[in-house]
Amino acid sequence: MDRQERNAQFARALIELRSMVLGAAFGAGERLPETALAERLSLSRTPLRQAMDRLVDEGLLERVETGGCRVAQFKLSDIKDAIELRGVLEGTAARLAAERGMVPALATRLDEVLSELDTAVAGTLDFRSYQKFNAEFHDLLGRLAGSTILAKELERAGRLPAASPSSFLQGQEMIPDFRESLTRAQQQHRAMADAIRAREGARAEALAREHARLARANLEYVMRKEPALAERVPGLSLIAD
Amino acid sequence: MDRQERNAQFARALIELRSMVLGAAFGAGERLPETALAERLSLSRTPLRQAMDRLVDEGLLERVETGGCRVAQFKLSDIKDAIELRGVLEGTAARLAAERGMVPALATRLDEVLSELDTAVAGTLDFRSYQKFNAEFHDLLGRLAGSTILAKELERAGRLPAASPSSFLQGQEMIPDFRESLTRAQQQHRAMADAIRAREGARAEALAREHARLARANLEYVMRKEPALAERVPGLSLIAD
DNA sequence: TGACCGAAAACTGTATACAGAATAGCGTCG
DNA sequence: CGACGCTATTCTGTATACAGTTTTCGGTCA
Repeated sequence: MDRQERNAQFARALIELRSMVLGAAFGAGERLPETALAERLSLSRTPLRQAMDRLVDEGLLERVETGGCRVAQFKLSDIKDAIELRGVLEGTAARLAAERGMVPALATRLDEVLSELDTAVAGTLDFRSYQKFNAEFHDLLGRLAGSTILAKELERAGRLPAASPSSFLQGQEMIPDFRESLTRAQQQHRAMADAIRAREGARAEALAREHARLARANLEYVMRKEPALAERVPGLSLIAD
Repeated sequence: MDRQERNAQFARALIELRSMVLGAAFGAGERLPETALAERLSLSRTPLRQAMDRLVDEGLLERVETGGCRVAQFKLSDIKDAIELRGVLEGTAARLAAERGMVPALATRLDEVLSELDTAVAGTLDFRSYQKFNAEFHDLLGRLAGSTILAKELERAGRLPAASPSSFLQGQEMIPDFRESLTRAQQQHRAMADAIRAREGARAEALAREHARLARANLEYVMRKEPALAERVPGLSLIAD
């Protein structure tokens, strides 16, 4: 039965179920019936339940007292907190990298990524490229201090709804104000790297926190002026305010 | 079969397995055979596997490529990072509580707990009482800002090995230097509460971080001067350095 | 008409069965 | 005597069976 890789069914269940939840495939607070879902995904209840457990842990689902799970409800403040949390953790990663020195292998890659980002925002904006290298920048940042535990926790924080560094880079190239925002973000990227290199821990930390505030600004912008777009940002459909 | 509460088997599996792992019931990097373990705990593989998944997520176990799990190995630096992480998160909780104001209900309870801690360290040390109210103080701190997400993440961080605020309060009343450490800790508790009340966010954050450094100092003391005691602190048996 | 009660259906948590992969043990060959 | 390969056992991942609980729906009574 294991013709495929090690736990293919579970992996599939996790990915599909997560994207279903984020994509608002279920109504607000709706309970998820295991049997039906399992059939719908054409796998058995066992790996599906594994996936549900995981999503509960990630915060997307919540266990209901009487049994089973339902999709979690978020207030706008929860999303803001999640972004703040990511900022704090990235700030810590930046500070520790400054204090301890960067992991050499990652440091050289960081420079390359920064260059790529520069060219992505220079001249005509290469949105796809920016998207890709921005994600890598934040991934590198998390691992730059060489702390496995911090990197893991940062990865987890990025899975909270709309808290990932890439959350607001989903087909937003059409928003005119957005171009400038990306330029500012890249300036902050550079400043963070400079601070880390110069062993300026406090500055690096403050910059990372401020950088996360851009995401918060985007969140507020989208919620206020482009509610239609809120559909496209992964977790925003879960907001009930 | 569900004569007991909702998922009793899983809960039991989780608690017992975690305490087994923390208590060094398994050798370094040993693989955990599911069938044998299930029989040993007299439950089926299903809830046991759930518990294992959870412990993997907590970081106590790690999945091995070929299948199954083994107990994770930690370097001393990992434990230090876990403590630092808790400090950062508690610092954020303190700062946000200062900036936003404390949740009223929790604020009054905080005062009571601080009084209890005062009397616990005054005169002859009431270690058991200190232990209990210290745990509650840190729990309150995590929820003081009213952020569910932050509280959850803080709770998670406390489950990393030896990172909980109570980790180094396990029967250490016999160490002479320790008494003074508790007094200093309580002074820091008071200072944090003062800062939060006065809306001094930066000070509150800094104090919380410094407070966590006490745990780090305890860690280093135990590892260097009382290796015998390292057996008694929950996660320290997992350190391979 | 509306509320309460009871039976049936649906659903969850747990145990077990099953299939394929990994590992260990043993024999054989160099 | 040691290395290699084959087979048997063990173990994991997945599916399914089962028991008890929750929920729903229809009927009865006020």
